[in-house]
Amino acid sequence: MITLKDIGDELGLSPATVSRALNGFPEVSLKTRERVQEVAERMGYRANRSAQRLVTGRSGMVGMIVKTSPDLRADQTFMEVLVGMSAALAARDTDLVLAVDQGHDPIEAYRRMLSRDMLDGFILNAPVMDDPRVNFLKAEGIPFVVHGRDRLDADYPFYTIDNYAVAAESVQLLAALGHKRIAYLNGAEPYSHVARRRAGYLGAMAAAGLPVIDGAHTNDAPSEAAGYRQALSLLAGQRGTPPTAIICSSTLLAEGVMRAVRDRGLLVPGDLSVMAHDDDLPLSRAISFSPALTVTRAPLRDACVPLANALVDLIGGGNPLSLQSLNRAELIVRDSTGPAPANGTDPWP
Amino acid sequence: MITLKDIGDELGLSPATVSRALNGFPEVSLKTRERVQEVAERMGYRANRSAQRLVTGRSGMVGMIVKTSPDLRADQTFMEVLVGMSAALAARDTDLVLAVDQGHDPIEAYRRMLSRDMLDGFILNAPVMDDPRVNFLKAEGIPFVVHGRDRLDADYPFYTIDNYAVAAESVQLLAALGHKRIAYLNGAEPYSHVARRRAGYLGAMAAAGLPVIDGAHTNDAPSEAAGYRQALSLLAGQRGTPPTAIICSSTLLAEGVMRAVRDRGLLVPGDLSVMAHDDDLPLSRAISFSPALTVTRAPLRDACVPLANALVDLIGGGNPLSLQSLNRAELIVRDSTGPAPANGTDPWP
DNA sequence: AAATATTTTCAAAACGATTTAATTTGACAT
DNA sequence: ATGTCAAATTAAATCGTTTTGAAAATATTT
Repeated sequence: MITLKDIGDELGLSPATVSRALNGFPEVSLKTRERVQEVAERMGYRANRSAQRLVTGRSGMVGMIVKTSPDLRADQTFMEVLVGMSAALAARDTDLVLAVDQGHDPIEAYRRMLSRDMLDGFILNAPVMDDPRVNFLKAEGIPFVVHGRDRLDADYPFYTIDNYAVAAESVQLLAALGHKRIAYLNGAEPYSHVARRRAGYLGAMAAAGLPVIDGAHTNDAPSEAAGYRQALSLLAGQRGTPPTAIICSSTLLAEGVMRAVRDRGLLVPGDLSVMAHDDDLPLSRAISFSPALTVTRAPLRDACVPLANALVDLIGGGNPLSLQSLNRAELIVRDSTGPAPANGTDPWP
Repeated sequence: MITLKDIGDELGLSPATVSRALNGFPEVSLKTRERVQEVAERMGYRANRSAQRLVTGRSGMVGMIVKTSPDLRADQTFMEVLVGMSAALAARDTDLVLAVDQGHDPIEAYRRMLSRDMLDGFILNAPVMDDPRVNFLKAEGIPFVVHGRDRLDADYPFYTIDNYAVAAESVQLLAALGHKRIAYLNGAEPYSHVARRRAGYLGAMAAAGLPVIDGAHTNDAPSEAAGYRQALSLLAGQRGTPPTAIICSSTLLAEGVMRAVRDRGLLVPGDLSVMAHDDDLPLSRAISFSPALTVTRAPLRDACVPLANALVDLIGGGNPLSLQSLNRAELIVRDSTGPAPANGTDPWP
């Protein structure tokens, strides 16, 4: 292992100067800096992280906690974010340590992880409204960033898409096509993005002068089976006149909807328009639906680099408010949406 | 932060003695040890990992690298192992650092991770035959354990199930029920467990005196779609007389097989026996198939604790050969297997 | 050329744990 | 009492980096 002293000996310099030269301190002369950098490069110097951490009091590690619920969603979306974050953090010389929350108390895992390791910060994902983890970490003064947003007036760094707009724009597109009975298959209740989409759906329906009946908005863990079940029930008229358009909160739900449509011998978009929000996960590709799925698209992995940078900057003393990022999903019109059928021009009673 | 010195001051002892007392060295008196432990507990002492690491030269971290292939399998099985390993390693005071391999060269990610961090070891998963990562880490003298086994005469610590037996026992069960035409839907080619299962299938078929035709053994990434496609082709007789039994390398494939069976209006197990190997992942539950699926079962997560312990022990100087674990999957006969139908008593020509 | 700023460099302390070598304490035999 | 041996404890060095306060080298002003 090459140390600062080794480099210093080679050049007749003290470790202190070498350290400053490599860390870009201003008080070292350009000539010396270049010599030091050249030798460090040549000798293959790598700073000993443990020594750095000991003296700076930072661990260079941030934590992320998996909630091992039976909820399928975690597996797919969490993995995507986890992998992306890991790569993005590595680029900022930060390690991602993974822990598992197998309990009921969401705070417990954070407590344990903080006392066991010395972590510089956390990445939170899938926040619920007024998330207790946010409250805890704020109270403790631990840096954290959130993938999503647990309250509208968040004062912490986050990366999220405008979920109100995600739902509202979908409704607007369909309304412009003449649809009056539009159903919304949403995600599971507790998550904050689900509530935002619900608000967006209801808001846009109201703005378009369209009533909404009970059962036109549903909450389920995103699975093919749930999409199938809900669509079948809707299309069978079990909740009033069937809708002429169904918006899905995820492409997984849309897969189920498509199967229900086939089972009932209907045509998309002739009899029913279908659209979805697309996280662009590798498993379920909107473009390979037949017909290709109209979506609001916002790849989950887009969040990783901004979030990683925000967290490292925050730990370095950055201003939380300047590290917030609210993004719009892209509306991609494909072949699963079309004009409302003749029988679809009446709104729900 | 509470340090050794704080505890020493409280008791009128030197940090050295406190360190020894807490680390269970024999030369400290019982009375002192108890006093120290009591005070450490009371003050909530936690050793500073950075300081420990600096002086011991160990980082207390091990690495695991995700290969981000378009292969779906990674997402599901990797996540399961990752989460389990993380918990099991935490119990041994070791952190799991995640990295991503987005390149073509499997070694590159390990090189980068080694030079960037100081890692004490690695966990390898999903080995291919004569895996280059194994060769690399062996040559470098870096401790590692493998989930799986890339060669039969492995001299490193591993945890694997007997994949030859997994396939062979399935064949034996079906052969005992009178089946003569048994197909095997295997996983994707490069993985070593796939090769072992292939050998087990062919070996057991030969031992039972049953011929195997081209197309009765297939290789696919485990997905519902692949199972459907292969089963449909087999049952349509496109590869000779249809089999009376199909063994699947995963429950995902079995889901596809079941769909193909339904589409063709066949009955399980009346017309066709179906069985699978069950990793016991949360997504696809063999028991909720209808009929409930006969399987060889070996929960993936069972590997985590043994692997974590093996790696920590290996790093601590343990003998690799004594840290190997070869396990048998459990054969669980449910309702998807039955006697061969009348037309199934003839083997393939 | 002397006095004063300004750069640039260095020696030493710090971080908190482990470990080596040395010292104290206590028990026991002489 | 004295000496011997073992047991228990400690002082000090160590790991490799950062950082403080001081010193040396160089540049600028008088």
